[in-house]
Amino acid sequence: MEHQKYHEIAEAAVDLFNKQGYHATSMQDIADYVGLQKGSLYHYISSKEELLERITSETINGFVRELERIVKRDLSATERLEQAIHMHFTRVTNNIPMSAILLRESFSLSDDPHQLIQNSTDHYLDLWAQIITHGVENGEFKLGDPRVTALAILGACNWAYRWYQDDGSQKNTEIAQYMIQLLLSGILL
Amino acid sequence: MEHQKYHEIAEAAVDLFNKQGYHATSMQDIADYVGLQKGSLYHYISSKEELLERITSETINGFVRELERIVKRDLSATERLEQAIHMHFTRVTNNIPMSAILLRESFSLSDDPHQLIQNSTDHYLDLWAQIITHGVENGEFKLGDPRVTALAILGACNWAYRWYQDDGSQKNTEIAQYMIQLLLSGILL
Amino acid sequence: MEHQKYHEIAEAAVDLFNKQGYHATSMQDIADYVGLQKGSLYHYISSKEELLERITSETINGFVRELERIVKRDLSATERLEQAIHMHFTRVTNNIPMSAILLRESFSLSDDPHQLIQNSTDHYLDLWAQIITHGVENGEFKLGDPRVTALAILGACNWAYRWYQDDGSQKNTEIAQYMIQLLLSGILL
Amino acid sequence: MEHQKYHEIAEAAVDLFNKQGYHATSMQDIADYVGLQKGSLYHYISSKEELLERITSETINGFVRELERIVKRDLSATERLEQAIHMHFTRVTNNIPMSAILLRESFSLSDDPHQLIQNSTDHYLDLWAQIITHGVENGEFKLGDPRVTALAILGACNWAYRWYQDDGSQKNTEIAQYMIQLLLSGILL
DNA sequence: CATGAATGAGTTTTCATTCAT
DNA sequence: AATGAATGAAAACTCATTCAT
Repeated sequence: MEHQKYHEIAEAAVDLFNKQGYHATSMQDIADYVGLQKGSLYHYISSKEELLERITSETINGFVRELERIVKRDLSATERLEQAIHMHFTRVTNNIPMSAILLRESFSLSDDPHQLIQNSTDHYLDLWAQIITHGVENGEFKLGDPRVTALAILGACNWAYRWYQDDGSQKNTEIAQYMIQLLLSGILL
Repeated sequence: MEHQKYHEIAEAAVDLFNKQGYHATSMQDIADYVGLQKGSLYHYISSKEELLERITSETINGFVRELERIVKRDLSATERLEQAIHMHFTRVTNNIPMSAILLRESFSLSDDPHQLIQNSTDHYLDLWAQIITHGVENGEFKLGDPRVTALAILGACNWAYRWYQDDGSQKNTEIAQYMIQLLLSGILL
Repeated sequence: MEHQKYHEIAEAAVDLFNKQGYHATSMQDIADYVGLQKGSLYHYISSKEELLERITSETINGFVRELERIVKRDLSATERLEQAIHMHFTRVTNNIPMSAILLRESFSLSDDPHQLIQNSTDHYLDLWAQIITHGVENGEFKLGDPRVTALAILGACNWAYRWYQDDGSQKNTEIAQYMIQLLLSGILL
Repeated sequence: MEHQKYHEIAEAAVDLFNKQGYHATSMQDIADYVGLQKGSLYHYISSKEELLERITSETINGFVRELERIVKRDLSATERLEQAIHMHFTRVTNNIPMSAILLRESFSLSDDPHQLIQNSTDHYLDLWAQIITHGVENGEFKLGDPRVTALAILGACNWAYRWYQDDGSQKNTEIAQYMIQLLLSGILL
């Protein structure tokens, strides 16, 4: 589990699932990547799906953890939302492969693990909606459906997994600032 | 091509690719759906991939066509952007299955057809960026990277394929108005 | 199902499962036997286990059917038991491969199909026990546990799948007569 | 061989081969059972098949040894046959797992070890047939094919591995007595 | 047009066994 | 003695596609 080789395999899976997609990646591909026979992979994992499960749950849990940290801080709703947008955007763009897998492949999971991811995702959205709801109640934010607002922000940020490239021309933290300005304007009273 | 049966097959593919994903949908599934034998499908299509090609290209071309129509109108940049957002959001939400396939499955295409979709997508993004660039030049919009701005808007709207449900509680045209307000505020001078 | 090729496959399976055992027989073996690719077998069957299910249930059902026919006849208990022994012994020895599979391999079935076979087997044993019980009540047979008596008779006959060879030296009908004499003596009053 | 651990492994194999069958039992299952790693098993045994060889040969040899002891005693044929039936039935029912493996799995052995078991089994059957032949020559038993007679008795007793349960309701020694009465009646003059 | 038989390459997974440590 | 990593062959099954009828 915490085995060195497990991490190599998981990294291979992240790279390949990101580039080719979960279904288009074979265990043979992963084995070749790490230099093992495909049968040997099963010393470290119990199934291909387990790899997807771990990658997606680790990724969504990372987002949840960070947002919970932000929510706990003593901040205005505006500051919270700024930090949340910054965190979400940089987290997506700092780890595009894992984000891509979460966003694109988690629906390939079978029912039970899919539900777990769904639950975390729902919880994550709730946290966003709470921040916005507080801001509305505070008089910091305009009235509006908090869930839709949160989804608009998340969509704007998530999409970056498809276009952001860290080629030095634009740092993701700078773009994150731009996103904050762009998205907060429509919300602030 | 224009054969009635072809359309039935394409509709089946849209429904199934949307629900199960491209790779998880077998030709047998499609055949069952339309009440033919697997082999008979090949009278109407030449391959499974061709179905995905057609669905995705038709979908992206629809977006391009509509946006070109908007661009041709004699409008202010602000009006254009409003119409573009409205069109894009309602188009995604009016046809979630096809949008989902375009957004989630087009990378399963092999190189050549994938490039065609990519070209249309690039062109679509260019049109958005042009609208924004004009607005900046006009003095209607704030300064900012037009491409990033367009991508933020598109991301916010695209994401709706994952959450919008036409259950009568909220019309997509109303949400589109909300999106316009939300997203334009950060852009308008 | 009633397809000609299905029967060829089932016959191959009977021969191979009998000779090599269920687990030691691969789908490749069956495919070679009938001259198909292994993938092609799945046009006719849905799984290897289905073959075992069909073979075993068909076999046990044959025994049950014949015994029910005997039970329905207007006979003394002694005559019934004679006919039952004759039927069972000749049926085993007339179709040793299927009997061997029923007797040796049915425990390789997974839970649900195994239970179906078990139910039929239990029913078959009940019918035997009923015959014997009637004989005891009639005063035709000695007192004794009818179930154990039935199991002793069945064991004596079943075992023939391991030793009987139809090499012309001894007809199975003659041995059946001998079995009747041997086994009835201990039962008759 | 005589190592304590070897016996643990052999006992595990007996239990697992009995419950799941030889082919359905993996070396991993056995290793888990005894609390070793798979690889460590090979310090005590040289192959999975060797385990089956030992279990089956030990089992058949036990039957042979006991029957030879009976044959050596100075007894009438009738007494000998009574003791043989008693011994065989109680031996099967006292050790159902090993009997089950002998009766059900020995044909999974490859040619050479299978032949060894077969030879012992043939010898065992010969001993039975000799007892019966002597009884016929003595005038104790009716005329009849001694081999078939022996096989009928053995079948009746062997089958008990499938149905006998030591739940206290019926002692196997009592059932053995019943078997003697049942099976001898047809033989005695 | 439609069928359905057949292919053959591919999939994930299992497993007895070996061997360096 | 024991481990556990690694193998490599084999397993059951899937599937897009072809084609004779």
